[in-house]
Amino acid sequence: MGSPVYIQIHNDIKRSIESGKWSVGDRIPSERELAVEFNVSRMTLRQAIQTLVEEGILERFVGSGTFVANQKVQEKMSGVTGFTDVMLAQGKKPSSKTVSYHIMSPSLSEAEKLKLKDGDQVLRMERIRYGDGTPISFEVATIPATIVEGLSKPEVTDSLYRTLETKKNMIPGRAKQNVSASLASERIAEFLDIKRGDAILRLWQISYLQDGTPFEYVRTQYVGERFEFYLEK
Amino acid sequence: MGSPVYIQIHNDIKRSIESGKWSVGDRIPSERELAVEFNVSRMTLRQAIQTLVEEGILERFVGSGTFVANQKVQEKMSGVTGFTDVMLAQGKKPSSKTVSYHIMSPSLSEAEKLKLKDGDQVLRMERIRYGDGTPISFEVATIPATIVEGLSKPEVTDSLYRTLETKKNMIPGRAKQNVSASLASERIAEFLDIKRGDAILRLWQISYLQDGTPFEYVRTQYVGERFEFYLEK
DNA sequence: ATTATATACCGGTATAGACCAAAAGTCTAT
DNA sequence: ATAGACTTTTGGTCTATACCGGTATATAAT
Repeated sequence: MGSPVYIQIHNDIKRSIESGKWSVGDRIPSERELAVEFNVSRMTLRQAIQTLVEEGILERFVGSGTFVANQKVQEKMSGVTGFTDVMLAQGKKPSSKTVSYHIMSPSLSEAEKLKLKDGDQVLRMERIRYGDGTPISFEVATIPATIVEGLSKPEVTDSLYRTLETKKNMIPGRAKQNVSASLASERIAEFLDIKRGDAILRLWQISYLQDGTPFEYVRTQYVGERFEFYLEK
Repeated sequence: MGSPVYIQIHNDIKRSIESGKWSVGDRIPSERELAVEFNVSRMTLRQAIQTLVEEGILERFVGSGTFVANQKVQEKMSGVTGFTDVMLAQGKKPSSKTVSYHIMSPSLSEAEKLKLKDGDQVLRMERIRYGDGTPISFEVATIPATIVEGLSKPEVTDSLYRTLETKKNMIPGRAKQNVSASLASERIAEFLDIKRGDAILRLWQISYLQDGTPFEYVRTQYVGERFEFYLEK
C-alpha cells in the first residue's frame, strides 16, 4: 500500500457508509473508539475524518459526535460531478432522454471555449434530464471528439464522468460556471413540460481535466420551480 | 483573545504577506523555523499554514518549502465578499438605495437560520443595488442586532464586510448559498425597473464568521437579464 | 414532576517527539 | 568539468498524551 494510513481509513469509513452500515443521520463511533478500532492514534484518525468532513460526507458537532451528513452532498453539484450522481445523492431516480447526438464541426463559441484547433470535431448532444420522472433540465453538451473516441453512446450519455475515470483514466479537475436566469422559450417549455415564459435557471459550465484541458462545455436550462443550486464556500 | 492560536498565527502570516514582507513567489521560512518564531509546536504551526494553503494564499512543496502563491481573484465572488467588491472588480460603479432599515423581532425562519435565542433582535433592511446606475438586484438582509451594535447606518449599508473586519475584527468564514430562478412580482418589478413576470435569479445566503457563528442572512433577487453569477470550482 | 447540578463523553486544540520520502545542496572520484 | 554518492533541509505522516469547553444524560435537590 502506497497511500497514507489516514487515506486508507478514509476509504474504509466511506465504504462503511456506502454499504449502509451507517445511514444518514447516524452517529458514528467517537474518534477515540475508532482510533482503537483502526489501531492508530487519535490524531491520525482525526485526519481521516477531516477529509470526509471536507467532502461533506460527515458532520462534526462538539460535544455530540460525528454524524453522517445528508444535504451537503449537493455541494458537488456545482463542481465537476455529473447530474447522475447529484440525483442519486438526493435519493431521486435519475433518467434522461437524448434529443440529439451528432459528431459535427463546432461553433465559433464552442471552439474557443474548448480550445479546439481548426478542423477538430466535436460531439454535440441535447438531453432532457429527469428526476423521479419529472423533467428537471434541458442541456446541450459539447465534447471534443478526441475525448469520446472509442466510447459507446451509452457510456457517454449515462454518466460521462464515471466512464472517463474508469475507461480513460481522465480525472476532472476544475470547472468554470456561469449562472443566470431567463424565461422559457416555446421549444424548451415543451421539452420540460412547463409554460412558455416560466422561470429558467441557466447554467453554462466548462469542465477541465486536472491538467487544464477543457473536456466539456455544457449549457443547461433548469426548471426554476423544480431545481435549486446549492453551494458552500 | 478567544480564537485559537493557529488562527492568530494564520492572520499574522496573512498580514505579513499583505504588507509585502513576503511577495508572490517568495519562499517563507520553514515550518520548523516559524514554529520557533511563534513559540508553538510544529503541528500547531502547520495548522496555520494549512488554512492558508486551503485559501490558496500559500503553496507547499515537499523538499523545497512553502511559497506565496499568486492569488485567483474571482473565486471570492460567489463567496462571502459583498456586492460592493464584486461590482468594483467588474469595473462598475456600485450604489444602492435603502428601502427599509429597522430593528425588529426575527421571523421564525430568520431566527432558525441565524441560530438566535428567544428575544434576540435583528436588523432587517431592504435594499436595491445598482451597477452604473442600473438596478441589478433587490435584497433583504437580516443581521443579528448584536453584530451591528455600535455601528452607524452608513457603516452597515455601505460595505458591511469591510466594516466588520476593520471595526469589530470579525472575519467572515464560510457561507451557504442557494440559487434558483423565479419570476418577478409586481412589487419587485417596480423596484428593479422591469416588467412583472420577468426572469429573476434568486439567491439566499447565510454567512458565517470563522468560528461558525452566522452573522448575515440575505435573500437577493437579481434581474436575470442584467446579472451573471460566476463560479470557479 | 420539575429544576438544578454533577459528571462522563465529545470534538477542538496544543505539545513534543519521531521517522519518511522528495528535493536541494555538497562533496568526491573520475 | 561532470556524474554520482552522501548529507541536509523540507514538508508529510504518525504517535502518545494532555487539557479545554460544549453537550447530553444521569442524579440529586426542590
